Amino acid sequence: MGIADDAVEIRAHGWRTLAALHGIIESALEKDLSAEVGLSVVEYTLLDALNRQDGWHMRMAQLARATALSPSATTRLVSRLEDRALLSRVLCADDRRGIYTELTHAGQQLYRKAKPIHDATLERVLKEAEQQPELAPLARILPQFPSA
Amino acid sequence: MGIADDAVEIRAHGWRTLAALHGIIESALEKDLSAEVGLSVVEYTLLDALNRQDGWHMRMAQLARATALSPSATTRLVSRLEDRALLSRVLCADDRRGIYTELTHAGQQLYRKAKPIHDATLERVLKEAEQQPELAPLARILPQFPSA
DNA sequence: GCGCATTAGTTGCGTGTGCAACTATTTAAC
DNA sequence: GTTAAATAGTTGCACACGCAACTAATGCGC
Repeated sequence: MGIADDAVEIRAHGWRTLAALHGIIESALEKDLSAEVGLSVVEYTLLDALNRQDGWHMRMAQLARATALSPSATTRLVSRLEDRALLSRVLCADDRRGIYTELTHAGQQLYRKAKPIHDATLERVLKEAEQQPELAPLARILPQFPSA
Repeated sequence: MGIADDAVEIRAHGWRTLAALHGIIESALEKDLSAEVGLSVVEYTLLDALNRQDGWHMRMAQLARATALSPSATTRLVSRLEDRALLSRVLCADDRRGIYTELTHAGQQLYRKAKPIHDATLERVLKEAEQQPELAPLARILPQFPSA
């Protein structure tokens, strides 16, 4: 097996590690967030994205990108959260095709309640992953990225 | 904002990067694999796991772990592949609750056809990700894990 | 201005998913 | 041995997802 073949296998192995760690983190977050505040991971991700904009609004396409969801899934996700009065759709004047979304007060409150749970679970799961040889290399490196 | 708070934010940022890269890779693999060989990503992952056992069989729970799927989803995934005659269920004698699965000849053939596509797409997507500042740190590190 | 391609977002539809409840088998208790 | 607890896998069900087709608004060519 030559060097090029090795590279292929190492990439594949890295991808399996990435997928495994992703699955573990996501299901742990899903479990805790839904139990404590009734939010799924994508729902939290969307609230988090809106909140990091700090009062500013985002368009559907930006939300789709932030959540790694299709346009149709984003529409329904926003609709669900709007039905729960956590955010509101706002037509934007300059481009009447576009739709802005912004957090309501209730949405901000729920986000502030959810964030500590999210962060604690993430910390716990990463610590656990560091103990597993298969996941450790990735889990250890994750908190060392440029804070941007 | 203190050091502990920074750590929380850096972890969260790392998780967002991980999730973003995961989404990009998965959707690219999904697109190419389904177009070229009619396999979804989880289907390929399962065939790959079975193949890496090199002729040996795996139990449902092991497959569930390898694919990061629930027991019920694993049951249906295996059923789909069995219906397509890519693998076969084998009752195991010593524990009659357990079920082994093993690749059929057609399954091995399809896997060998799918693997180059999978590997090429993975290489391409990782190269693209290295160009994006948000993803680059993770994309560059991924192929540097212990080959194990 | 007028028509055509493009973009933003939404809906119909089929499908894969997790949870909870279930059956079947094994293991432990005594 | 008989009964209870635990484990392996499967099914009913509700729901979130992506794709393709759609509507509405914008921008571009001329």
